[in-house]
Amino acid sequence: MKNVYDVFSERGFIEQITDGEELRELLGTEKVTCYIGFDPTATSLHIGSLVPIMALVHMQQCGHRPIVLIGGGTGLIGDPSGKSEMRQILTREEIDHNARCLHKQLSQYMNFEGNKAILLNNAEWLTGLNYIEFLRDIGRHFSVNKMLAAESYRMRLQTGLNFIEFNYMLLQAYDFLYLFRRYGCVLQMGGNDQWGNMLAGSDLIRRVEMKNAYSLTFPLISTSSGNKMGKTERETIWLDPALTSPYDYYQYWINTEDADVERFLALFSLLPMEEIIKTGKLADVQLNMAKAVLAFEATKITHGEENALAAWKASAAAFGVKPVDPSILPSSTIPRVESIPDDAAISRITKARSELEKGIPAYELFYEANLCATKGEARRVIAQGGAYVNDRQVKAFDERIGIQHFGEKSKIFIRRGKKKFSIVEKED
RNA sequence: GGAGGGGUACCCGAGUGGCCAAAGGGAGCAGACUGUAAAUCUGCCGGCUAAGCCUACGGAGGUUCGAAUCCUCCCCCCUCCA
Repeated sequence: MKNVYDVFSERGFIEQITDGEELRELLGTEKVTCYIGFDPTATSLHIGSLVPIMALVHMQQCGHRPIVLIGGGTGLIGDPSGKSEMRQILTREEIDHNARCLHKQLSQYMNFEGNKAILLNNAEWLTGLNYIEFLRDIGRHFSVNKMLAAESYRMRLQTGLNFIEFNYMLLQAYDFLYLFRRYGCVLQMGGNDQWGNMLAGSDLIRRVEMKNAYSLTFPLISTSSGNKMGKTERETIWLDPALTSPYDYYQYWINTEDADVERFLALFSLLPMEEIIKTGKLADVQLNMAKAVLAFEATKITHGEENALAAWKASAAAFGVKPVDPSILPSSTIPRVESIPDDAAISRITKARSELEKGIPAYELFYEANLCATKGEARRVIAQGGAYVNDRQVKAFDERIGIQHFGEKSKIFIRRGKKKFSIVEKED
């Protein structure tokens, strides 16, 4: 079995690490327990959490034991790292609910049976802490001078940092200590913005237990043109299929920038690196094939093979079948045939026959089909020539769309811009 | 606790009585070019039953024909002093 350290290294998972050589040695010889914390700020994680998730997947595949730590206790406080403002503090109920949702979601990626992976919520041990004891046992190991020097706090010193947030580092360090003692957890991983908090944990364990515990951070992923992953500002790409459909998820990945394809395949697929490296040389049509594979594999990991297949079919229906060359990423299970596409995964609305006979003003139809957020937006899009019915441009905002557009068929395609489709079905 | 500065749209940020649904930038959307890419260029960019109306410049009142702009009180943030 491959040393997971090498897997991380060649796939681009490592940004900073406390003691690389020693950790590599350890990961090569022992079954290691590691942990990553996830904030229960929503009912679903989004693409921004995918790097940590994939890291845990690799750990488990290489025979180690991941701990998923839901920050139910720390979530009551809010981590100031990397944020310019204090975060909204959630209620206990909201956090508990979110924590349950995340548990379910993460089970999709790793196997929690038989303690092969463990899910914990730090509310379990944090909420019962005794303040005086905590200060005496833990607080005394922290130097305020040192904390203030940390990048994450220094930034906030300008805009304001309150005491509750200032404590975040201590609690996260305490988590690590707790997991070290109770579960023998010797490795904490996380995004690079967590580096300071993670170091604090390694330090604490060294002081209190006189043992080594390691910290490893992932690079913060952004696209080559500098945008944040998964948050195209307007639209967050969630991992929950109810929030971002597998089709939209697939579409997000297939629109990856050229320069990111190889890097993203390494991070977000489980295909062998030997194959991935070869995509670095591809261009044009062939590079687009690699994007399709990336989309397919990423969708498969998050939503399962069946949904990935449906998303692939829907994309083929919308954009045409473009079979992927068998020599490109041969390990991928993406269909490589020129098969008949199927539009089952494209979103759709149904309209009554009587309504269609009268005809529906185009802007209302586009609004109802969710292609436009408001009717005003629909008017604009139509005015700018960005609305299509069966590939024919809609000319006027109130053009009536109705029965005559269907012909012999039971449905019509409506499209906004180049990439957003919907189907209108006729109810008989 | 004292003194000063500040809170403007998704974000940053101009605006100190009407010409303000509010400059500029970013993000976003549409169009052109392409390859469902990036970059570039053009247009749009609060809502609606759309030459009109409604909502909106931290909150609540007030002055005024007219308030993001002036006054009062309140809330929040920053800097310096204690």
